[in-house]
Amino acid sequence: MTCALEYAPQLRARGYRMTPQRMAILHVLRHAETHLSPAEIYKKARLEAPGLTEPTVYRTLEFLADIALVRPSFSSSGHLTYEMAGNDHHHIVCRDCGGEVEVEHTLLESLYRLLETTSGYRSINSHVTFFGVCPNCQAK
Amino acid sequence: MTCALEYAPQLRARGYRMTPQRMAILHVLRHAETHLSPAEIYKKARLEAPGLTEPTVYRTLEFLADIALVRPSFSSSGHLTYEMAGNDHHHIVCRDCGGEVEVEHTLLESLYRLLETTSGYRSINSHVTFFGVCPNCQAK
DNA sequence: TAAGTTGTTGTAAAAACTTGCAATAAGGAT
DNA sequence: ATCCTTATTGCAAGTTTTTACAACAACTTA
Repeated sequence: MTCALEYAPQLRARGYRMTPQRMAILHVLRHAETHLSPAEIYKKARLEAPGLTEPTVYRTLEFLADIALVRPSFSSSGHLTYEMAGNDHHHIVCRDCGGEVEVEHTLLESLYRLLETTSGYRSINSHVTFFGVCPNCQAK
Repeated sequence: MTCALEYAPQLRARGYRMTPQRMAILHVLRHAETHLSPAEIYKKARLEAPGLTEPTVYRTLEFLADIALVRPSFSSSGHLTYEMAGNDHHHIVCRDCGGEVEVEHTLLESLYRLLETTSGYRSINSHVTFFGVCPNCQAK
């Protein structure tokens, strides 16, 4: 749980505060294999920070996403899930079975630059979830 | 409203049915300038199909998306919105003001082929919403 | 044109998510 | 150490989205 302490300076430098609730949520995400739904995060983080409430989880996740410490991504059902930022990658989710693979960000890099050029928008760096049919389900 | 009747054969051919509720929802989407939230669709479609309920709107939209008649996309707040399929394009949404522009699908075409090659997934053709900062908000 | 099959809908209730606001507590200043 | 400011939380209530299931009605067949 102390591992989350290393984020405290980052928060303070930007005028925010480190709290037990944020520690717990960061800790859960740090040790998650994959992205988690708010409900899953709530369930786990509550063990580390008793008294934690659901609204706080939702607000904290949105906050952490705003300051780019965590990254939101969409599940195949359209719901938001979260994972730690860094190790930038994207997902391809199977429309049939829901299985997913990661896509290296480098594959999208040139597209992002192209989009910036053609649209005038800057800092395009969002996580993207693509949908397709995986090799297994193609066989059926 | 009769314009929605042209979808009836498509539905029947696949074992589904055309209903007043589906007519109303398709009609609303056909005449929408942009993508709409389930709540907006409910509000408008209810005028054409009295008795229409919210669960039906949600189910119908999911159904229409499944059979690729309409296309889901994510608003900047992470909520699902819907629009008629066809005229394939993607969106870039401004993280600050929420303003958005369309991106032609042709810009993504080669990326999609590349993803299919590297991942083994097929039929990757999902709508994608990118997030960035628009020219206006860059000025601030 | 009537009857049967089964895809669809409405109802009711639950689950997921959001909002406003007063109370709390993190971290800078004294 | 203690006080102050204000970011952050919990509470309570609201809104949105989902689910289960019985009733219904669209289409097929005869």
